[in-house]
Amino acid sequence: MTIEQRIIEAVQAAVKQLYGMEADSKQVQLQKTKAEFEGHLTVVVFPFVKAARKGPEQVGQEIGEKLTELLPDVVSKFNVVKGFLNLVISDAPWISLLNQINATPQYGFKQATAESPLVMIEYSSPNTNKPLHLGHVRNNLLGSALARIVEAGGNRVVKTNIVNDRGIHICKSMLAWLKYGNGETPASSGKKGDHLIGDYYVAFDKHYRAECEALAKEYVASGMDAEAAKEKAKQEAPLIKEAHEMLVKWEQNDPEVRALWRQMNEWVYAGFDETYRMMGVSFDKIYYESETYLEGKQKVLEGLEKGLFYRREDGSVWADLTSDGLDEKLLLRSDGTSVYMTQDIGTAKLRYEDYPIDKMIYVVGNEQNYHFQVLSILLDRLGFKWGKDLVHFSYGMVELPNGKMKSREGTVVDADDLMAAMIEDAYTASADKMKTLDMPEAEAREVARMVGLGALKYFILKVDARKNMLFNPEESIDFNGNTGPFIQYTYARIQSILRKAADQGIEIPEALPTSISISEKETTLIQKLSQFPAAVAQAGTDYSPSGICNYCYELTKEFNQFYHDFTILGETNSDVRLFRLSLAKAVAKVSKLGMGLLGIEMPERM
RNA sequence: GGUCCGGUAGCUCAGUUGGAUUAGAGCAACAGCCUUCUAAGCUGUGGGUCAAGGGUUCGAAUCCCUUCCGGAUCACCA
Repeated sequence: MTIEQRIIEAVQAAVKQLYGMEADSKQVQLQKTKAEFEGHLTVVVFPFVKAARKGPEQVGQEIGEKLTELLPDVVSKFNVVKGFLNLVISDAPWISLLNQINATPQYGFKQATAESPLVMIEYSSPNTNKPLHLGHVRNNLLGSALARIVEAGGNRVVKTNIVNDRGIHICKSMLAWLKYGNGETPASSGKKGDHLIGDYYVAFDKHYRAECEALAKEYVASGMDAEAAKEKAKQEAPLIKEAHEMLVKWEQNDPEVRALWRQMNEWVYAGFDETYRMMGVSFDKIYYESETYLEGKQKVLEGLEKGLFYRREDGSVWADLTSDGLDEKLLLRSDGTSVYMTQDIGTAKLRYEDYPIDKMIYVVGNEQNYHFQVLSILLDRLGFKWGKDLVHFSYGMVELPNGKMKSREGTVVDADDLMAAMIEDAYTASADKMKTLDMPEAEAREVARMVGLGALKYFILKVDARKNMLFNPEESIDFNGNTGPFIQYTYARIQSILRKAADQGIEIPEALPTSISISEKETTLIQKLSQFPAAVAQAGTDYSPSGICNYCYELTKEFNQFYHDFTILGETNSDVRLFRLSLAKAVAKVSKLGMGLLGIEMPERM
């Protein structure tokens, strides 16, 4: 039982004895004491004032006295300021807490059992016509961090990816490749497959736009209104018509089109795999829309039979959501083909057949909030038990200083380029340092990789996911202040101390004796460490990787202040030295666990 | 227009289920600290009407209402 729990129970007992009040654990508000006041933990007494029919000061005094009586080994002193009862905790409980932290391998994590809820997390979900960009990076990092956090909360987790491998956009790339490609392959060009295909997607758009302009001019010359001419040109351009024809052929299983499609997708997947590996992202199960897009239709027709949906005169199928305060939503086109929503229903069906899911989390951008609101209602109506409370983990866009990223305008930040640039920056920034550490080149490269990616990951994850965030590529990401490298660096310094201690033959015992007397700053640090499980649990229920970032930063900052004021190896009292080593070890351990949840690796030296 | 989400320091962002006379970090600016376990660090200074107004109460950046600003969405696109 933690110190907090013991105090909460004691407060409950105290108010019962003193005022006959049955306080539930939520009424006992226990918080960290502000720095200006003496004490570690503070009980807010206002909730008990009414039952006591006394002033807050007196109530605080009475509860405080009772607590020293009930928990003599924990509460050594107390003081009351206004309605706040500040408790001073004695040293021994802190030390045994530290022992416990060091003795627990995955401190703060809950272990899943066969009965734990099965949570499926969908993220990444790329299109196969272009390489991943910064927006995808945010998606992937959030999704994989979330998966680890939810897992640490004691759930079973399945990470899944739905690849959008069909549709008009892929046909555009294919067509451009046929027309302008001269048989170029990743091997012959030396380009990554996804970049190669992306280039042809851009080429298509370039030629298509040229056609549109020329056509529009013709229409205008023949007396058409400028706007109307533009619209008509967009549809009549030969290239787009060809692309549509290709899509039809694809759907008809035309062997040539399918072969080309498979070939190009393979190239793209090889490229994606490389990007995923660099990002440290992986999946347990990948679904392809080409395999799932027909599935939803059946489910929709089933719903139609049950009277959940209705058919219009033209043959299209709709869901009426007006009773839920929403609009009517198209589910099947008049020609019987699926729309996006239908596909998501189909994917849901397949997933449910593959796994007994208890909860589904979709990591998808906030531009699709409405879509998921609708999907949730539809899945619920169709009888999926997790439909109603599916989670759309909705995240904001990444904006650039001059506005949004637009692939057409060439204002995208490419994921591969970005990661490479971060690693390169980290390398140049640390070159001098590595020399003084006598680090071999291979290790320096490895450290630069961890630090560069750590900076990027932390930078993206520390922002509240649902907010839009600004990314300035020119200023790039710095390595000072509230950053990943700051936390990595502190970790590396602690490792260095631990190595030196080992060199000096100092052995840190498994458990320290609880008789050591420790200082205020040290208890603060232990207190911070003890909040890690709560931070993990909170991040799990709030779906908030940024909460972990904040925790890791605060812990690291507090350690740095401690590190500045106290010597560890230089301490002459050997008991105190062991205690501080043990404390540093725990800080390193917890920050590594926390950063691990974010997918950030910790170098042993840097 | 309907719905949803944001608005906190010059900039990027924190701020736990409402809590403490003084709302926090980092960056940028300025001033210090490497003879001391790694200076990617530490200390200090300046910088705020928490968009605006009203309400709820012992107590509001936090909850409720109104207004203003920004974004997303409301397709037989995905």
